[in-house]
Amino acid sequence: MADNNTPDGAWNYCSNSALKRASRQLGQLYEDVLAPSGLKITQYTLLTQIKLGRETPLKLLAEAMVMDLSALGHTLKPLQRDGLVEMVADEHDRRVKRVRLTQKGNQLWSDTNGLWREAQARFDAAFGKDASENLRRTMDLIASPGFAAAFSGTRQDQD
Amino acid sequence: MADNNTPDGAWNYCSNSALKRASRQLGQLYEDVLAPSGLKITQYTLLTQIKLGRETPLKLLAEAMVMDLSALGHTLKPLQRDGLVEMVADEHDRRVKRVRLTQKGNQLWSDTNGLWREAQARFDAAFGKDASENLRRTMDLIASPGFAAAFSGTRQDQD
DNA sequence: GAAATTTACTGGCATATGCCACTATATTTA
DNA sequence: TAAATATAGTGGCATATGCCAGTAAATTTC
Repeated sequence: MADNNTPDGAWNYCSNSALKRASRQLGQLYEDVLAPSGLKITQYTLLTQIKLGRETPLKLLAEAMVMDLSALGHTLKPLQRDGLVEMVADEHDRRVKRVRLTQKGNQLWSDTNGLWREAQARFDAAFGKDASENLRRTMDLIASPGFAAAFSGTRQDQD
Repeated sequence: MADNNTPDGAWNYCSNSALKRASRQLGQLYEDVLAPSGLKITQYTLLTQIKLGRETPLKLLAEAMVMDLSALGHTLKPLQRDGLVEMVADEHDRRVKRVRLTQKGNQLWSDTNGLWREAQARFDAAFGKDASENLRRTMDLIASPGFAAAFSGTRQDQD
């Protein structure tokens, strides 16, 4: 029987592509579980982040998502269109827009939460609970500004 | 000084979103290094896979990339347009198309290889050589068909 | 305080990815 | 072998993401 534990003939020497392949597959797996909700896993993640953020400015939301500000704007479009999130102007700085869930958004989030838990539980079961937590920590490290600085050779701890 | 090792206020309990954030950041980092070549890191990865595949059928290439077949087709478009890759019909099965690098594609790949090595070296330096290899192995596991089966609760080793 | 600069967002354009419907070919069934 | 089914790709549509060039509003300079 063929080796079923490695993507068929994939070029496994690039850390970036390894991460991308894993990310595509995992996204697919979570997506399938969330399907009944009508939300993509990306959207669910975004809603969660917005919910936790309590009217976070777009800029900060983008940073938390490790995403380009304009990309975030685009990604929010369908959610706004569907009435799940809405923008509110900042009272002090008129350049700033804050995002929050609408009533409908909150409702859908709640309805979808169980599905996300299910997906996460399956992941933990297949990957191992501890390994899972460990993985998230590792991913957070790679996603951190500090790592980007280290990668780019920028020194930082001294301002 | 604020904690600089965690994306600001990110919801870190979802393995999928953790992976996505890391993937976005890492992609960005590699991208910056590859920039002089004019190739996106995704494209470089694809060219490499095609180069290694020696006229692989699209289907197999898609599997190796853990990517949807049609998505692969779309992603190849710009590369075909720019004359980096070309399709050749399979001699025995007329449904099958095989992809290969053109002379130009091979040239650009070679010219870009050094940049990729540089990016990979920076990653290894920032993340740790051993940890890096370890990470790739972990990512390969998550990207494997076996993991998908385990996640989905499908039994497989018994046919 | 007016001019220069920085900051937060938007809109247009391009690539990355996935789903679905459809076409052309093979392969399997009856 | 004709019909049913499976396989490999394509094209259209939708979301995901990033870059760049504005625009508007705040902050810093002189």
